[in-house]
Amino acid sequence: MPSDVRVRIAPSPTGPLHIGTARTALFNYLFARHTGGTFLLRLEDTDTARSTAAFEKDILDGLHWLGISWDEGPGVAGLEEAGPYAPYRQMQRLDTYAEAAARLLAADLAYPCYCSPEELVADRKAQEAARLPTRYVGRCATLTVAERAAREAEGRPPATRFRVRPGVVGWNDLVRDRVEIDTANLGGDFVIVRGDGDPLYHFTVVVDDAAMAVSHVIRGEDHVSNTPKHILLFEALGHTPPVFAHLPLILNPDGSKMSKRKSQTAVADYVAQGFVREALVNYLAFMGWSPGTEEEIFPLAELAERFELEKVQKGGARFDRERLEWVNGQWIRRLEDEDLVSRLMPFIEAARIAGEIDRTPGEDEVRALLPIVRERLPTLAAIVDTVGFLWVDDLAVDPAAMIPKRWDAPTTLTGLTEARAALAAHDAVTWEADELEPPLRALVEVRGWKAGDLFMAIRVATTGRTATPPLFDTLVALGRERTLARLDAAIVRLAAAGTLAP
RNA sequence: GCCCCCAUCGUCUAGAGGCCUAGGACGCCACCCUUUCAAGGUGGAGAUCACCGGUUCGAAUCCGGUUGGGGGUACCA
Repeated sequence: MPSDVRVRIAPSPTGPLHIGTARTALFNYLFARHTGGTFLLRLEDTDTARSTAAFEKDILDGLHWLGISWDEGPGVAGLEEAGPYAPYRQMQRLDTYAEAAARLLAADLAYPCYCSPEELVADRKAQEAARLPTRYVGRCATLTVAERAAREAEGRPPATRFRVRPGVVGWNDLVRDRVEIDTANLGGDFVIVRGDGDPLYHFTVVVDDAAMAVSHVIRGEDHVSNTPKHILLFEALGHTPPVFAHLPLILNPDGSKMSKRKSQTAVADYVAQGFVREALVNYLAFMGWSPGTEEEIFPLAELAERFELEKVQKGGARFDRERLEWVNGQWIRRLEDEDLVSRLMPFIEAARIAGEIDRTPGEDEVRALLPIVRERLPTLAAIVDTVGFLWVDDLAVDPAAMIPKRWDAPTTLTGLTEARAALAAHDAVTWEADELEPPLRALVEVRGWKAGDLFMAIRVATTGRTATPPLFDTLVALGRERTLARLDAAIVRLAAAGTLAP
């Protein structure tokens, strides 16, 4: 069923893709997909001083990586400009804003303002000193034609200010119901076009949302106080305002608005740490929304199926990394083998480049490891921490670490030596977990040891770690030759340490 | 300062007047499984539903106030 729902995400390329932007994009996307509407992306790059092409790419790549695809958007980062309302980049729409501003000026709904930054700052300081609300004093609001001409003659570049009419502006927010704000609290007439001719956010966002027929504006709660300005502008421009829905904010652990200072906010960082897109999307969807059931692991398509703005929470949600890791683990356990392997490879290769391991295994080798590593991975990057020892040439294990708690050095030396002999009895064909275990159990039986002690000694001697996947599976993954070589090396080191001891 | 918003376990949340002596999940603790680590299973601790009034036969749910928290107050977005 076709729908006239049109929503958008309008990122500003002044920084890398932020978790908050991704969440807002996701909710818009889910709403569009749920209603059969259209989701568009518009680049708000009018802050030329801070916008960069690199940030644009990071944002678009990040959104694509998450699977949040748009139906209409700019031609950027290898993409084709797509959609009937092109261009979707504000710096390419300057004539549209200029035309709209001219219309407002002509109708005296806006006026040129010649106040200098110094005057404005002085006004604000005076108001603060008098403990009054800060607002534009209206110095240029009622200038005569002659007065304007005089200022023009002085060469002052005028900004364009929008006349804020008295009264109350209200709207029925889809998340927080009725909201009403007295325009007296808006800070006076506000600038819509800077002195240098660049249009400002409050203006461009309205001109574009109107031009692009955006039906629902779904954005963060931090925009609630801006909404009256936007509604006033829609009215002045002769458009019916869209429906608004203000989402709760994503918060730092301390409850303040999520910031780079207190949290990891760049989506790219989570990608680099081995979070999978399904988990990030799943987790983000549940920040401020819930299907009302007790299920919590959903793929993107199912989220879209169930998503309803009516079920969005009003209060902010603190970002909980531990919970994200749990969701990530859930998703890693659900991925198809081939898929998981291909996602794991880059992390293994990165570890090799970083010198943490000496060789990169083939995909087949990694696939064979899946049964023993899968449920041990909170993140993709954890693969190296879990079984990286398999790909290291020389472990150089500390002899002291090889000695189990209940054992001493001589016992450990004996244990490793006899275990080595027992294992060496297997050829490459019988080098299977089921085959390796019985002889060692028998050895333990004969010696009167505890299996756990012997196994731990072998574990540390062959992996350098006290925590690994199941020992025999690990030895199989290591292979006969390397297992025996590591055992030999461990025995030598342990013996040498014993010799040196007093 | 001024304006606006919000308020259920530490955290994410279920809850739309009686089903709530408040449910689930993360985290935490214990036990089971077990060669370590995970995963999984079972059980547990953890919320006088911020507080005070009111409406009602009955309130976490409705109303008012208080307190607390947050957001906004730019020729940034």
